[in-house]
Amino acid sequence: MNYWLVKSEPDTYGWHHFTKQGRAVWDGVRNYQARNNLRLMQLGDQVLFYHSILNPGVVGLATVVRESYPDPTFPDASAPARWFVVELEPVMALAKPVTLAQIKAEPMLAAIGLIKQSRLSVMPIRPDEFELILKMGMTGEAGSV
DNA sequence: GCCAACGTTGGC
DNA sequence: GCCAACGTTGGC
Repeated sequence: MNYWLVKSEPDTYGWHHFTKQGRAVWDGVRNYQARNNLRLMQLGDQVLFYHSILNPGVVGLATVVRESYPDPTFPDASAPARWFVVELEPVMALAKPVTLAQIKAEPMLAAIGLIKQSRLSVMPIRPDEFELILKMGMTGEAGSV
């Protein structure tokens, strides 16, 4: 079991779009490092869903329901696949979003990729980091999809 | 709107 | 292969 964090701008594709749709093809990734991370995702991996730009923070939990395959939105279908997608499904909303400010203020999260590589849109999360963020997000009533 | 970080492109 | 120019992301 691996843990990941994916970013999305809430204006473009936010948690609400995701839960309404029920399942998302995570397409449009055009960064090699992010692409490599996508390709490492396995069925059942846990994925933190992060809103960037507007009220930045982790808002929900998702899971990998289909492993990587060539990105159908990439125009050149004749060339060897260069970009890939996975499919994700929502698991639950966090009762309270874990804001970027909270993450930055937490010493145990000082090494998290979110801070160290602020522009990367798909990144691995350590199990301890994952557990802590989930715990921080679960204070209060449990969220639901 | 501004700026820092950083990835990509293209000239040499 | 190096590096300057440029574009994009994302925080504030």
